[in-house]
Amino acid sequence: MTSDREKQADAFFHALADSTRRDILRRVLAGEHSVSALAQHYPMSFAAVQKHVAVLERAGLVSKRRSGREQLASGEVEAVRSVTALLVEFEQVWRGRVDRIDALLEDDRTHPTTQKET
Amino acid sequence: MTSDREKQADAFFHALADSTRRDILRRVLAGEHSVSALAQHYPMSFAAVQKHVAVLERAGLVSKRRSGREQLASGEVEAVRSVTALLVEFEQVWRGRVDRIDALLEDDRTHPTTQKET
DNA sequence: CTAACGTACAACCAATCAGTTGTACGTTGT
DNA sequence: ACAACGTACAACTGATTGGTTGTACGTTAG
Repeated sequence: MTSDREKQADAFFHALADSTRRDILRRVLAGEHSVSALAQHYPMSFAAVQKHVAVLERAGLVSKRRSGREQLASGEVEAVRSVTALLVEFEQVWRGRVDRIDALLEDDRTHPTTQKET
Repeated sequence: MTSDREKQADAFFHALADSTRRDILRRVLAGEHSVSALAQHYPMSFAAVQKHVAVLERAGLVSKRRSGREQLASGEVEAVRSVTALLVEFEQVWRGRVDRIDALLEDDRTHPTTQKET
């Protein structure tokens, strides 16, 4: 049944596995941009960029809000942080702390101490 | 010419974008395993697992050493850490430190101070 | 009103991917 | 010597990917 968490990780890493998408993510993390504004920076069609944004959005790394006829995309830094957290788990496995991993996850779910501070 | 760094990132994230490969990485981070030993854990052919290990190896996340007729794979925690570092850069972009990122990149090109230390 | 803009989405194509099977080759144990 | 083991690799298949073009639709400016 490939856990929900694993499917999330698939989406996260797949979305990040393309340099155009990573570049888009950087731009929208720095500030809101319309899809067509983003498209101007790349040597490909608007539709192609639109698809890249959609991939990032499905992964939860980017969110969009409508403003008139424009669709403004912005980066979700919390999502980026949760990918980082996934990698930190790998490092912890290396340390041999496999048992403590589960405890940490439970902890994170119950009281979010490592949360955003605007 | 899609910088070297970007191609590395592609390889890293692509390698991580598969739950079987992530599971293999966890196992080999915890300790050395032969390819066939790894293969026993998954509902797929030996050749398929071998390919997954090859993807991880090409990305630099796993290294192999030969021991008799066995090929022992182990996880490269430094590589995992450098992926984490990539993500931290994204978070820094979000913080508005766009200018410093470029400086860091230039820095990295000229005198590699943030390099691996075994 | 209407023309231009920003977006959405479908259809299509070439390339890559994840999986398979089959073959080949060095290593190990008896 | 030789059978079983662990590996490597090629060839093939179906699914997915990253890109294209074309069409359609709401929104904004003259």
